Amino acid sequence: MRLSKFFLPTLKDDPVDAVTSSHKLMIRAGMIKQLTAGVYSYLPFGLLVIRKVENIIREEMNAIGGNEFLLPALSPNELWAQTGRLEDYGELMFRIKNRELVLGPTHEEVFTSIAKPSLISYKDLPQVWYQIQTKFRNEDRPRAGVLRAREFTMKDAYSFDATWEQLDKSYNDMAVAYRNIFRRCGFSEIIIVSAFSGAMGGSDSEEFMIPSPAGEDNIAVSEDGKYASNIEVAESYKESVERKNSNLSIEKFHTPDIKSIDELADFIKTKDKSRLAKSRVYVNVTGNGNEYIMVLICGDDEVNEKKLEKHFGMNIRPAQNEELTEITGADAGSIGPAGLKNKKIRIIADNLLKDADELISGANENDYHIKNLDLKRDVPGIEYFDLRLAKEGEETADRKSRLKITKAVEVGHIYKLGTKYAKALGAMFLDAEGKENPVIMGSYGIGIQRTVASFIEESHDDKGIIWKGEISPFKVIILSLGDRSEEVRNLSEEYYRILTAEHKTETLYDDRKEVRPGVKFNDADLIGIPVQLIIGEKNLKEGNVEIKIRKSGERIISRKEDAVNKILEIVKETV
RNA sequence: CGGAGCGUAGCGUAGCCCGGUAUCGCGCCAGUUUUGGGAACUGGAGGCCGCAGGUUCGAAUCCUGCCGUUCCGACCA
Repeated sequence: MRLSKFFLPTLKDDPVDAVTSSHKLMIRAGMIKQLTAGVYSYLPFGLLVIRKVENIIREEMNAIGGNEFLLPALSPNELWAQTGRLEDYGELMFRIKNRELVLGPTHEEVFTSIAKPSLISYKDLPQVWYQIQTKFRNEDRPRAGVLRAREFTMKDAYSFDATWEQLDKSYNDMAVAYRNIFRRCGFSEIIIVSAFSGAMGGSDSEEFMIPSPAGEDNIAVSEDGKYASNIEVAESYKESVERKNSNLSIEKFHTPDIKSIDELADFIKTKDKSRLAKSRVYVNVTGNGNEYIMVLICGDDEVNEKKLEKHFGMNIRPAQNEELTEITGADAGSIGPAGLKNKKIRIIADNLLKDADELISGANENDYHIKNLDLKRDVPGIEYFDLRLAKEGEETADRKSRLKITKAVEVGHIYKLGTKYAKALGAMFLDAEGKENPVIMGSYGIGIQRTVASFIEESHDDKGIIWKGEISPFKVIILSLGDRSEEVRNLSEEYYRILTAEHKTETLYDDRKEVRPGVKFNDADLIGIPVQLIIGEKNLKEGNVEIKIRKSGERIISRKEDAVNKILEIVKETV
């Protein structure tokens, strides 16, 4: 491609609205342009990279027997109502105003509706179906350019199996394909974590994470590398609160203006906050009225709301202040499980507090706390779950290593859906005994733009992007310096012809006239093509040209006759 | 959805407090000179000052409402 004909609107300065490196660089390198919040146009340079990623994915999906589809973005409300997701997705789903249609945030329903009349015998199974298609999610807050957008491209794949063993195989095939995909994309580190399957429903679930400060997820990885988990489901070892069996009776004491656990610890002059039971109240919004749940947790721990969702569903939210007063008779900071006036509240506690006594908690009266609370004695009907958020530096559950918490971008997600959608939509098949069963499904996604942006996050410097390997949009850029020299012009043209026509090497040729060398150098560094071939009068006088490696900055002066072979060699090494 | 900020030329901005018809830089166009790391000079084009209403002789500036957008928190590929 000749740069004189290529639409590449590069920017000298960072756009003021961009914060993360990938966002800044994608705009500066002329890859994307924002149309409105969370909605981007992909300009030719950006699209080239997106196509590279898509093609890698396509090859790996086909390699495990995947069938490529292209489903509609529009689908009828009715279909989503059948699985209950019209409600479950809520405001996250874009709805068409003048038709009973939605813009698909994902495609389980549509794929299942195709499977239903077609996959009717165990002989039709297994199948792997996928598409690369635009998804729409009405995100409350789009962020960081394409890392979190309202419109984005996703590769979504679905497996259909007759048995759970077969599902395991489909899932494992997909996991292998995903590893291949991200390796081929050139990531230096990809961490596979166990995850919560969220609004999709399902059991086994793993996420493919690229560690990055721009990431929105926190992942817990053990130092020995044997445990990796999204913080949402991460478990760790911490000693539980010991039962003392002292049977001391509850005493109320005055705690003026004490609102937080830290203040309380200072007030009673203790450093050990584990016996200061923190009480948080959640509302579970159900079809037949609100259910209130009080969660007790050690004072030095935080409630992991994802773990709550696992037990109580997606519609759980923290209670508001007015609700707290109504339920407990006190404001946040003074509430507790003992002597609640409102008996309708369900009380649960973290496993670490199982049967603990001599606890301190709020008295359900402002500015008062109680001590010697005994959960076994004073809170009948209390239930225990794992509810705490794992913390940096804690031991792993097996006590063999310690956890590190890292920010990461979720680029892919695989999970076993089971029969939820097949049952809801009636996708049944006949097994060898002639018995009818629901098809067993898996669901597998990759965010295309996220993959591109994550790559830039981990591969750039202060000059710009540094592409490498298969996703590099061009392998070589020719910088022709000094358009007044016919010799420079002719030789540049010749290199361009040889590289593209004879060696099929993807080459961008900066043939722009009246553009100063400095501009060409800086644009080349910004757009990050791995190898630069620089042709200028200075070196050409000696019969030489220059080859620069973008990543290392290394410059090689080469005889002009040897340059093509040298470049081909370097390209081969960097792919 | 809660909290904070910002909307002035393609991009980045000054002006806003204290009302008088918009500043500067980059970019763009023309010419001259330059030419290996974002050139210099000269001349030029480009603006519903986010939108609507109000106050006023007069509004980018003051008031009200709306819209857009960014960032920090609750959601997901």
